[in-house]
Amino acid sequence: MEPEAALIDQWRSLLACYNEVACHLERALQESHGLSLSEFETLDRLTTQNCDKRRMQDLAEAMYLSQSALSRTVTRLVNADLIDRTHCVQDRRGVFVQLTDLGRTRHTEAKATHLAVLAQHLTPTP
Amino acid sequence: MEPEAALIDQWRSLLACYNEVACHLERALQESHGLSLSEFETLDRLTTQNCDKRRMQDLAEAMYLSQSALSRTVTRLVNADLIDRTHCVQDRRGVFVQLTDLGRTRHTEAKATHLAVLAQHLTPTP
DNA sequence: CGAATCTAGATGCGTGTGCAACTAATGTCT
DNA sequence: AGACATTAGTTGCACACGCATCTAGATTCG
Repeated sequence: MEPEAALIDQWRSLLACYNEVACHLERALQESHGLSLSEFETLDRLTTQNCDKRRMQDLAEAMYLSQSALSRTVTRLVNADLIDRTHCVQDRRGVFVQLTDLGRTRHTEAKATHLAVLAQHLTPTP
Repeated sequence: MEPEAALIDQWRSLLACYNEVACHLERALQESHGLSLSEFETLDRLTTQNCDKRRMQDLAEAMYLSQSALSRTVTRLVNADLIDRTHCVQDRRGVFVQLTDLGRTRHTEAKATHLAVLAQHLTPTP
């Protein structure tokens, strides 16, 4: 019976911690940069993946989003001129996604907010 | 520059861990008991709070849901006959929420699934 | 080669969410 | 008591999400 209680405690604190941080992140990013958390995370993934693989698949894998949600997130980012979406030549089903200059700038700005919120609301690990 | 990287690492793993567990929980609870995670969490809160305080406020406080989301979650649970919603007599704005017998049964069943998923997908703390 | 199968991504649909506005009841202050 | 402010909870609205489905392009195999 002991380990069950420990599990639940762990889950509860995970839940509390995640929601605290995610909620503040969402609001701060939206208010200061007009970005949702998913949109920011997408941009963020693109800054660290510089190779030219099929992006959508890779992104979906690296993120917590369903394929359809990612597809729509990308559409929003394209409409906001933050990323480009180009078809892959070898496999024309594939889609490349790439930051625009505007996207890179926006990401850099938002990154500061992101870090500030993390510093303020993420309790440091012992 | 060091602590920033640590913060981001911490956030990334929190994100990954939360989504892994939440996603599996959501699916398992829905499939086996017809409950969303929010609904289960609401029931769960009610089993541990046996006093007769104004429930909605207390629940909202104890949970990660907005007031409106909680209100609708409660409505769903009432419609499913899992909880009762009664007006408080002293303060007729207040609302009491209480498990029905069916609700208590359903919660007990679902709790087993909940624990199983946690045991399987929550990496134990060292 | 041509048909069946599979894969990458987009889209229709239903649903849960947060925000803001609303209703109803309580509290306050003169 | 009457006007104003505050509080508890609900509801209108827009939107992001997941699931299932669909389309288009690749692959496999007779």
